[in-house]
Amino acid sequence: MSTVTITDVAKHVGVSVATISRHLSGFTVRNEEKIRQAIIDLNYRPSAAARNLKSGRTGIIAIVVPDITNPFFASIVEGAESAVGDDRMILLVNTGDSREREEKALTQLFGRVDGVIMAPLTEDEEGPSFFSQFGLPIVFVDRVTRDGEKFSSVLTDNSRGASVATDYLIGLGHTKIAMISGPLTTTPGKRRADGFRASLKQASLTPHYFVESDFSEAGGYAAMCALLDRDDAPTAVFTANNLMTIGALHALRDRGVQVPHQISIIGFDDLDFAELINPPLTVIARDARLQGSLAMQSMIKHLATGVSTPPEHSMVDVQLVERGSCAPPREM
Amino acid sequence: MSTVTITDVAKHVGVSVATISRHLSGFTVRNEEKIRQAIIDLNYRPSAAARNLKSGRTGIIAIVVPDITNPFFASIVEGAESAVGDDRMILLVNTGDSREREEKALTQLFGRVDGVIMAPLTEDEEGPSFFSQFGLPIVFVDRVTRDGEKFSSVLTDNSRGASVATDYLIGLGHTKIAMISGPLTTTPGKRRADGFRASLKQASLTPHYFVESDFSEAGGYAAMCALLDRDDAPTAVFTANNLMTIGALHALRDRGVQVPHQISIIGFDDLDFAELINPPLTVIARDARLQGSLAMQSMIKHLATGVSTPPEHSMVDVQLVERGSCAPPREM
DNA sequence: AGGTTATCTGCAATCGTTACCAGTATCGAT
DNA sequence: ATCGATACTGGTAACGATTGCAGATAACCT
Repeated sequence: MSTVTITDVAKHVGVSVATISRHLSGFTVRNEEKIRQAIIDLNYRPSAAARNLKSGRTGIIAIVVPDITNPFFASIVEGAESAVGDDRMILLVNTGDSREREEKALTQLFGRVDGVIMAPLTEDEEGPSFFSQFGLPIVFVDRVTRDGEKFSSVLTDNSRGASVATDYLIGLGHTKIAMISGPLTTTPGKRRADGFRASLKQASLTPHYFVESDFSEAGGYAAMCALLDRDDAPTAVFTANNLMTIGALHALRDRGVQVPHQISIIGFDDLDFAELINPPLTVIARDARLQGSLAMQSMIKHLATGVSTPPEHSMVDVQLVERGSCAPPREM
Repeated sequence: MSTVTITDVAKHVGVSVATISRHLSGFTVRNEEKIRQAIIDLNYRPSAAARNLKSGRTGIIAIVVPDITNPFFASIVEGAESAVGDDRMILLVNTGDSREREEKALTQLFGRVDGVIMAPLTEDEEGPSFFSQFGLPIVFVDRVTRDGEKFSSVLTDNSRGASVATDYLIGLGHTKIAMISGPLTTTPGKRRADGFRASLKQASLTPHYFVESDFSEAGGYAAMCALLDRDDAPTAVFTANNLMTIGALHALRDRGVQVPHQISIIGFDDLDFAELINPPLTVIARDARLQGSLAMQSMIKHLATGVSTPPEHSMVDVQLVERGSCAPPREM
């Protein structure tokens, strides 16, 4: 089989393995052309494993996300892919929102990758940081853990994004404003809830319609149903991520509730098809691809400059994309 | 740093490295408990690189897809993830529809992974198979290359799917039926076009409105615009994948064309939000997650049974999901 | 007790590369 | 011709694990 090693090449050319190795590493050696030809003739491919063992570097960067079928994370992965460069590859881990799998993945990742870009599942870590125990360089994206300052991160101003959404609804005249929130154990979950609460407070409103859910479509569906079942239902809803927005829209459709006549809805994170929905969906958008790309750049820089580089933190902007799913309340 | 090796553990316990190695490999050895404790105390993690070099196996399976932001491929990845098992991981490569990147990826993958699950970009390969030259086990998913019989594959009956879609439109009374096709160089592109043509022929219709596009949203948009610009526009359109469907819908929306009153549209591959669109989208659906899972199972089986196993080919069913985007033609 | 298994152990070779070290050839300058 | 500097070269020891081999110990049988 194709088990041709550097020794075979050396023999074939009539030089030592050291020379071949040097040629491969870009040094100038005597019989460049002969070596090049021998490598092609013999169909030689350097063993990644041996290199890895010797050098301690793998040329692989891991990306750990909770759910790859969420378009937001898919875009992050794509952005990271686009910035990874020719000499490295990406290893994807999908934790499926399971703490256990996340932990196991991190353990297995050690030694297989040079660094990890990750959106951790929960913000709270008891005791010494779980992530510090490996020597692995980490860049957090979208989310952080408690000791987020120790590692580089690429985040969005979730709190501001939520405020913009809430202020927009308030500006339209709504007072019965609901939020379908993500888990408060996650960074985005908590921050977006904070922003929502802050905006309400400033308008002298109380967070009467706050539902904590789980960032999933089913969760959004259930939460919206719960809100509709109330005696005094809200006139506007802010859903804290794209999947829950889809779930909520399904619920509204199943219940025959008209958007935006009977209820206004604004989502967090844009969707490819937001314009195709009836009515087109108003959202708080941010550039997921950019986040992935920035995270990768940060990782590459970190890998190049050495372990002792201080962590850097970037913020990606959010913006309101006004389409047609919000209107002033009818019954005012 | 965390550079504790098997030798350190051996010294700590007072046995040879061989014993530790055997314990790690699941053999029964004498001081089990002591060893377990030493591993924990020293925080020892076996070097993946060294194992890899010695054993020639990496415990990593690559998945190569053209576009991870396409929900179809994201679901395939998720399905594969779900079937990968505890002792292996997934390495994702996103080729971004670039032949060059696909080729480079395959080259780099060699030695880093035990096998490759891939949706190749083009069906046509000149000369001896590009994929055979590496010793890498391959399972094709969704698409194959010319020598698809040599490797295992998980496909859908694209031709039948296209026929079902076309027959459905014919059954509604349409005669001016368009197809926005994918690239004919890809398996699904070609087969779906074949199915479309076959169905038209059987109904004594000619493929008068056939547009070859590129499986992208922009491509679908452009193709639909081209169709609408014709003197005698079609009354029904079959779009050959989800992204082009989205693009086509955007075009219809921008042009103010009413669906399904003025034009009917049926897509290939379902979408999370197909029900939320106005009108709800009728599609040919298939289980992408299942395809990913089957492909992974096939790969694992292949890896377990050895190189000489004959390839196996599975077909995943397609089905018509009737919603509201198709109606009989108006002007008949 | 003696012989035969069965079970576990350590030694050392090995996987394919890289990098250190010392050595040799080439060259220009004296 | 001699010298020093420069530019390559080959030999070889790592990197950290696995595994075949042969030896040692324990267990079992007659």
